[in-house]
Amino acid sequence: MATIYDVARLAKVSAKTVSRVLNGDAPVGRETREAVEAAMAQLGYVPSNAARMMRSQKSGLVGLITGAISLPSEALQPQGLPDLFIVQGIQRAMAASGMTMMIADTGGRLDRVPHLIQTFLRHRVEGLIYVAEFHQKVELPRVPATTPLVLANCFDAIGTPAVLPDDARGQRDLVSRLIEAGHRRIAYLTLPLHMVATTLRTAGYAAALAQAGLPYDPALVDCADYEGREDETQILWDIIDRLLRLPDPPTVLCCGNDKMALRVYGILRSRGVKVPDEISVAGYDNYRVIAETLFPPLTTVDLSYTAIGVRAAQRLLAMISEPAAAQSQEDCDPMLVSGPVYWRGSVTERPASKIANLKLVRED
Amino acid sequence: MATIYDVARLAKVSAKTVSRVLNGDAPVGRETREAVEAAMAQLGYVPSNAARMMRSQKSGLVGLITGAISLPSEALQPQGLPDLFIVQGIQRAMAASGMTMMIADTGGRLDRVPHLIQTFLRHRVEGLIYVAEFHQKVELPRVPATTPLVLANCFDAIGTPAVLPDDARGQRDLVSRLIEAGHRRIAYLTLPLHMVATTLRTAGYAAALAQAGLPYDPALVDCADYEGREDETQILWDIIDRLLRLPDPPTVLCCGNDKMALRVYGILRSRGVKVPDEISVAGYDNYRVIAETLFPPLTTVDLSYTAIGVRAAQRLLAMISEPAAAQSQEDCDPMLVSGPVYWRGSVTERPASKIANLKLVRED
DNA sequence: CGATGTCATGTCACCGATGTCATAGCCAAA
DNA sequence: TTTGGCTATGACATCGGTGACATGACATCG
Repeated sequence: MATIYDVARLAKVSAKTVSRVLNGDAPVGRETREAVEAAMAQLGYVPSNAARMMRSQKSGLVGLITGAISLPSEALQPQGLPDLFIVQGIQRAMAASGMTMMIADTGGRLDRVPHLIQTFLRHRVEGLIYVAEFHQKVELPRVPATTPLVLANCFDAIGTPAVLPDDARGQRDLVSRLIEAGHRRIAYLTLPLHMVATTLRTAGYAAALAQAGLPYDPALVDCADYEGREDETQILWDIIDRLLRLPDPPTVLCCGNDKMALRVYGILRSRGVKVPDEISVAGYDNYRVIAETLFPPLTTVDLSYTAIGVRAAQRLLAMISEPAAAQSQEDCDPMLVSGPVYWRGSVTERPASKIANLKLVRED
Repeated sequence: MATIYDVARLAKVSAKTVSRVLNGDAPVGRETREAVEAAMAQLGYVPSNAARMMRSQKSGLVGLITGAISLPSEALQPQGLPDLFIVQGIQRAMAASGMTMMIADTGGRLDRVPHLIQTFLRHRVEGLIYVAEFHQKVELPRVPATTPLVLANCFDAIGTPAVLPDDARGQRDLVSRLIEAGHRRIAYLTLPLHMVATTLRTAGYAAALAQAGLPYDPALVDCADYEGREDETQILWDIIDRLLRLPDPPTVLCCGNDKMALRVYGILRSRGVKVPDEISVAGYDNYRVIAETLFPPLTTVDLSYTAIGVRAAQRLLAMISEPAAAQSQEDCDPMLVSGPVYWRGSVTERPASKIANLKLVRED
């Protein structure tokens, strides 16, 4: 591969002049420039980033570590493949700022992380992002303080800058919107209880009810925790069966995610219950392949993983460009990202209930 | 960041000796080694790949270009996000061979590809992979002959090594299996006609029928091409309506992909047609979030995008390690990857038809 | 008219590793 | 004892760029 010296020789100038043409950092005569450009084209010259990097001490690289890319083939994670959307967002923001991304994955094994970080450090990445496959707490090996690190979709105990989905707000917005639409008996089928998202979203669910002055009925909340169990559909079936037999059954089922909602559609239809005429269904994630393709389309909360990725990237870029930034308190808090509620055909608007609502107000 | 000289000074040896400890390429005295290792640990020394690369001329990098990562936000591609699975496969194979991956995406704009390639070449990647979002023909800018290139999920006119899904075989296997299960009237709802996959799969469908001695009935094949149209569900609805009213209606609907099957489930159930009791449904892709979550679970063909990625990576690695490999004819042909049929509850086995089949044989 | 500034270009050292070659000590074979 | 081979180590050049500095030719200014 041709070097800057080859170009210089061919163009009959010094290597330094070729460098100037490349970087445009000092004036170069018109004829000289043209000669150099011709020589570069003729030789198919491509400058070496490695050599450039040695002097400038800037790599223009950022490292991305994720479990997203390669998972132990049989492990189906709870939520589909959200982390890939985060990667997408990161990539978008990085490309816009001229950074090149190196990517590696844990293959599901956290013990490989130190080695991956090591590899990136050898390449002198200017920053690192760790992407988790679902909202969780993590514990990463220490990285040199000189290399900024941002966590996406996860957080740790030592206050590493993080970007997280605002689960509480998302669920609250959805439930508030359901209440607005006239629903009063709102069932909530949660994801596994140990998940961070479950805690936050349940809080959001409760907050929305409280705000509307509606009671929190434990009979309407159940964990559809099928993790690791074979009979996922059966569990859901039983829960739905129980809910439908309540003396005052729910008019809407809020599902822990869109995938669960997909399952719920099947169950309801097998039982001859029509969506949304006889019961409404809502999801979470706005996993578009599901939410938009289902019939009727699914009302859900946009989790906006892409936005999480973009924000994480921006946060990292800020840390890279002003290392001095003494992490204002704000910077140290995790940044919360929330998406809008997507209102689609799976939920009825119930004017009837609105009348009931009005009545209540009058009685008040 | 500490350099090899800092380590050498601290350990009171020459830089070269530190290098020897690092690479283990020449004998080093026990005490010396320990002193060097202590110094490295104390300084948190991480060798610079850039410097190493300048001498060795080996980067240990491969570049991956895809439209997968960031898509024009509103463009929903036909098949979900298959290309991300390909990336997953590539990453898995690359990590196994010690290569580090750099990743970039076109953001849906092919005209950016030359620039991305240029960036990778500056980093002296040892190979490039281009991943397409669906099986298609592409035209990429020339890359230097010294940098091997592999196409994944696409091919070009000039015989660049490629790895492709074996669409014809996948569809044929599925249809053959349906015939084995007793189905004789097999409807096929295709993806848009201009897609490479559609042509190949339709051929596979026809081949399976021919092999079984069944007639090809054009009334059973229709393009559910909803690309760019708003009323996707309506189009499907109309097609299904027509099929169900045929004098001799199909007993199974083969869908162009799992997403279409998801839609078909909704339509059939809205019409009160039970799956699979009254009609069977099959998909394509084995998009697990859909295929395994649907109720009943969907019979489909595994497109094995991951395997395509792994093969593409292996092919590239082979080209890197033996550049001399004069691309045997075999090497120049696109490599076809096929996955198995996943037989699930959405298709009935129909012994009744088997009897009919036997009768035919006796009459023969 | 000399002092100063700007343009256009070149020289040389240096970034951080590693390859080549040299050297010194030691032990065994000739 | 000499020679050769092996171990352990260092000096120095080199990879391909860029930063610091120098230089010569003009133009501008007081």
